[in-house]
Amino acid sequence: MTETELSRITDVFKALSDPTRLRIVRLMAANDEEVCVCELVDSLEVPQYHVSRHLKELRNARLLRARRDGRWVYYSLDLTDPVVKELAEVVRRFPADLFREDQKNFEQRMTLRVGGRCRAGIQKKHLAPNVRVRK
Amino acid sequence: MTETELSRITDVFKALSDPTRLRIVRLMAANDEEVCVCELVDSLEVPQYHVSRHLKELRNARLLRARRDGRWVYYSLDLTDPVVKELAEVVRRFPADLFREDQKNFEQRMTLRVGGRCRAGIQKKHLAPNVRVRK
DNA sequence: ATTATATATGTGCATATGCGCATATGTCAA
DNA sequence: TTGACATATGCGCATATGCACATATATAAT
Repeated sequence: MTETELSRITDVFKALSDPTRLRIVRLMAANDEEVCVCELVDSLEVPQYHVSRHLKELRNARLLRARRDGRWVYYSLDLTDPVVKELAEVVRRFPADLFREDQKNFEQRMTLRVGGRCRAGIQKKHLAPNVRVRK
Repeated sequence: MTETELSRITDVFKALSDPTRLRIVRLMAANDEEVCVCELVDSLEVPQYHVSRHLKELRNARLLRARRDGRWVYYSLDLTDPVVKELAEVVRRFPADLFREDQKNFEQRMTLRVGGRCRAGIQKKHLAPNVRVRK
């Protein structure tokens, strides 16, 4: 029994065992699109630091890949991984009404893209970090 | 507190996020058979109390059903649940060599059944509870 | 350079989790 | 009713996890 490979799989399940992370993965699986952090914040309506933390866990479990483009970081499912691909399919088939609000917010938010790129930043300001404290 | 459907799903993922629990579910999914506790102890080679604990969690997350037959308790996947059924399929398709040792032990152990029923108890005595302390 | 903006993370605290030991509970057989 | 045996669980301890606040880092615009 190859303990390392086994724990790789349990790590993926663990990554999906949190509602915020499941919602992130669902959004990406259902829309087949890379998504940046501020778009996730406005879609899920959770604080920016919360989204970033969970994205890090999803990246550590190798469900997501990150790509920086200027100030923005786009995340996408790593569908080259067979375990991820399999589970993304499962997640995609979950009842849509469980995620209706996320999906609605996401579609609205994506209308702000310009030439396919995010240009907006967090629109729901109460979810953004506090304004910087001057040194 | 009534659980939302979303947290129901994350609970199932969480149940599968532990190696022992994943091995239990894999064994049942791959062999399409109900299995009793002592058979799991000898197949997975982990202490009896450890198996019982994880079985309880799997039952709480409603992946498994339990059926008592005399001194023995048989556990089986609840395939009437669509989420469980879906994920059991996924687990079943994981590479067999990750679970080769479990499977080998299980097949050997199942030869001890009599008329399709477990009659044996834990064979690997170091995994059984200590002998009873006299009152 | 300085500021604005997008994203990431250190820290502290409360709580949850995992694990092993010992033992309890349930059932059968003598 | 007692003993044997299959299974379940209370408990204590060490460690992990989750969360929110504040702030750090990275990049672009002025």
